Amino acid sequence: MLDLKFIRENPEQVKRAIEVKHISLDLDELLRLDRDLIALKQRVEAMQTERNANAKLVPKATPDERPALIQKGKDLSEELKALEPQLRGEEEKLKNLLLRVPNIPLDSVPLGQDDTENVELRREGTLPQFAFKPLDHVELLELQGWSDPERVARVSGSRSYLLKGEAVMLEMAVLTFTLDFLAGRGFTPLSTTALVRPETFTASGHFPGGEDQVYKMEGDEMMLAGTAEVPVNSLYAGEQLQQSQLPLAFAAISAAFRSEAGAAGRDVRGLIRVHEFRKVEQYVLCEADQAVALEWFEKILKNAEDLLAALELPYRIVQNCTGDMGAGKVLMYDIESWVPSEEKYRETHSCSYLGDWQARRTGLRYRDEAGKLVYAHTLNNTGIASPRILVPFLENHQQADGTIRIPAALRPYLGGKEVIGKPVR
RNA sequence: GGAACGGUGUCCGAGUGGUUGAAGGAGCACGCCUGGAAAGCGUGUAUAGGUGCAAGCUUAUCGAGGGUUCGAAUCCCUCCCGUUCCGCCA
Repeated sequence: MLDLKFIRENPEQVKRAIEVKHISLDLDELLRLDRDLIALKQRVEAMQTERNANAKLVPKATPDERPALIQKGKDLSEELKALEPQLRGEEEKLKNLLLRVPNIPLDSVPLGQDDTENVELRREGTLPQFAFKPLDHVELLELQGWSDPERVARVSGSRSYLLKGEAVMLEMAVLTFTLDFLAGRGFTPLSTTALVRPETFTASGHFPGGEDQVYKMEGDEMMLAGTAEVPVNSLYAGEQLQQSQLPLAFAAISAAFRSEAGAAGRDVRGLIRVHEFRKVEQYVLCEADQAVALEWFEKILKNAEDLLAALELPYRIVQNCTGDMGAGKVLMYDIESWVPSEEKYRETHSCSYLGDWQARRTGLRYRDEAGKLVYAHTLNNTGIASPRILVPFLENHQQADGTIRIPAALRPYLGGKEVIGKPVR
């Protein structure tokens, strides 16, 4: 959500954001509604002033004066009752429009329609050279007896997965390693539920718009979040923090659920796109200073890069163009890891800076040094998401005999093993 | 699932119809005091909106919505949320 005052004062800037982000929203309608609402409010308030003043006179009035005052109060009350529902209705309408107003991207963000126009910033790591024909992750899992696709499908349908044997330990290792790593960089580890109240999605900015991505509970209001960003963002909702309490930086592990509506037929095979997965998410709440926030952006980006480097996975950094960045975002980079079987990079991380857009929806405020209440800035980036990360991991580290080499950084989390799997080729 | 209790300001907590935006305390800020600090003393300290150059004026807000009333934090109804106890249970 943007500050309504800002929207009034900078309509052109907002319109441009709406345009480049391809959001269907009539800002003029919003502005018109806003103007009408102010006029209506002024009318109502004038009447309220009169009513209040009148009511104050009653106890002081003489018995003779009283009936007239009470009658006047009745009339005013009557009139107000007619207007108040209208006022409330208009306010509701404005609020709904306001929730759809996107944040303004930085000037440096490339313009574009969709993800095909994202811009590669750089590539890191060395692509693996195989002296044999590498297998894809699905084949590797099967070869090692680490998966059981037919049976899981029977139990949990498509886009589900199951890990078995050493692959389970690998998944746990990757998650634990990430938590450990981020904790070492000052992030507070957090284990959260994915089951959340619906309003947390509005707070995070996923609603309105993302409703069809979210699983809802039958007979219950609760919903399943697709990322710990949702619960963590709402953790301090409505509170008034002290600036000295900031920044708050979390490494939150949770299950993540996504319906993947609209992704029909895409990545149905393997571990890339599943309905339920586990993720460690970096989430930062910092002071409302863009320079400070952008430093955090670099930090959480670097964290993810260093993690990938430790896992010895080649990756590239892609800057999301305006059409692919989401309404709330000011700046967004994806990290894509190399997937040998597809001979391309696939998104494994997504790093976002949202200014105060998310905090304003959530009510994340703090008192600054001058004693003023201001909305904080928020950022988030993936730490690691599994099983998706296992795709590049297994494929990049496979050896000729079908075993998987474990990078040194991960070995302590796997009982020191340098290799997992049996030689089966 | 059953039952009871409760939701007030940054926090704790008073407040059952009229000048209560809300006692008191804590916290915080500033000042005095001090070699420095603590304690102590004093003063100040809600948010959002409208209007105004400003001082200010004004409206809303005591979980939410509705009702009663000239007037509601206070009375009534509905809903939401929380806590506790019992039951069930990984």
